[in-house]
Amino acid sequence: MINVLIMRKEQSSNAINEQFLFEVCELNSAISMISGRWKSQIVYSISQGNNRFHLLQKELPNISEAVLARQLKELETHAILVKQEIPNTTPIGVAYKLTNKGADLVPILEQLCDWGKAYAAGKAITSPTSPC
Amino acid sequence: MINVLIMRKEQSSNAINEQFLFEVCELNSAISMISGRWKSQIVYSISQGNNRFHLLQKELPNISEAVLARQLKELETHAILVKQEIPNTTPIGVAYKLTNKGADLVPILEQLCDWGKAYAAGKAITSPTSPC
DNA sequence: TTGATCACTAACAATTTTGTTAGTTATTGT
DNA sequence: ACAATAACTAACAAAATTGTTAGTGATCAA
Repeated sequence: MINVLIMRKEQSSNAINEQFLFEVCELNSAISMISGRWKSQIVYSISQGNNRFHLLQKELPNISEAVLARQLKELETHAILVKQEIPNTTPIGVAYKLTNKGADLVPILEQLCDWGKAYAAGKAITSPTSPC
Repeated sequence: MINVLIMRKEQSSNAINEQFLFEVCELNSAISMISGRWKSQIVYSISQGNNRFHLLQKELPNISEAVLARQLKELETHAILVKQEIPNTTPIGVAYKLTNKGADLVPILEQLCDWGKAYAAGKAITSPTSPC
């Protein structure tokens, strides 16, 4: 009886529809990997050399540590980045490194950025040249 | 007093952070435009000629009418598509058409699709060739 | 006249995502 | 002895997204 209830939750319409879309096309799983709050900005920041937890916090001053850790873990789960402990550091340092998968994503994000800029409603705060 | 409460809701941390990211880089607004459930699949389907409400329903059998209508309206709000009434049809037919902005998005979605396929964990259900 | 199609909308409920708070471990600097 | 830094985790609350239900109006076909 309890299992029935649990299965309900694991098989909510929401989850079923997500799965359906994943099976329709990899496009949908690709988008779900990058669409969390902060996620693409984290990937882009790491690609620019901000590969430490505290460097990312500096880049994204409004993010809380718990949220940053969670987003990083999800990116790791999707094999977009890996964690590497930096030896001989106290406290132990951790460097985040994009995988090949993550690195291949960056130029696509740059294109999305350009697309966004090309059709931005109003004032672009950043410069009109390509990189974010 | 009531306004104070409303302002609270309009300025939730969530909304503030979203706005912050929009100002950091257009990448973030671009991703927010395409990251709703069904959205990129709808854009892709329209680009393939499924430009009517009922054709999209056929393509996406699990979507409810209310949800489809909502996603279409959001895509319209972001100027990715426009609605066109088809004259001399009963009941009145509506065609969805990608704007230039929407059409420019399609090749980027195809690249995301390819990226997803290239690094898919396991079995690809669709063929390995490019279009979804 | 009953049912079907087309293209929706509004109100509400379920689910998921995001943010907050309060911890942890280990070390260095004052 | 005390605060600071680095890099987290768990539990919970707030907010946003997604899904459900029940409607709308106009027209045609049986």
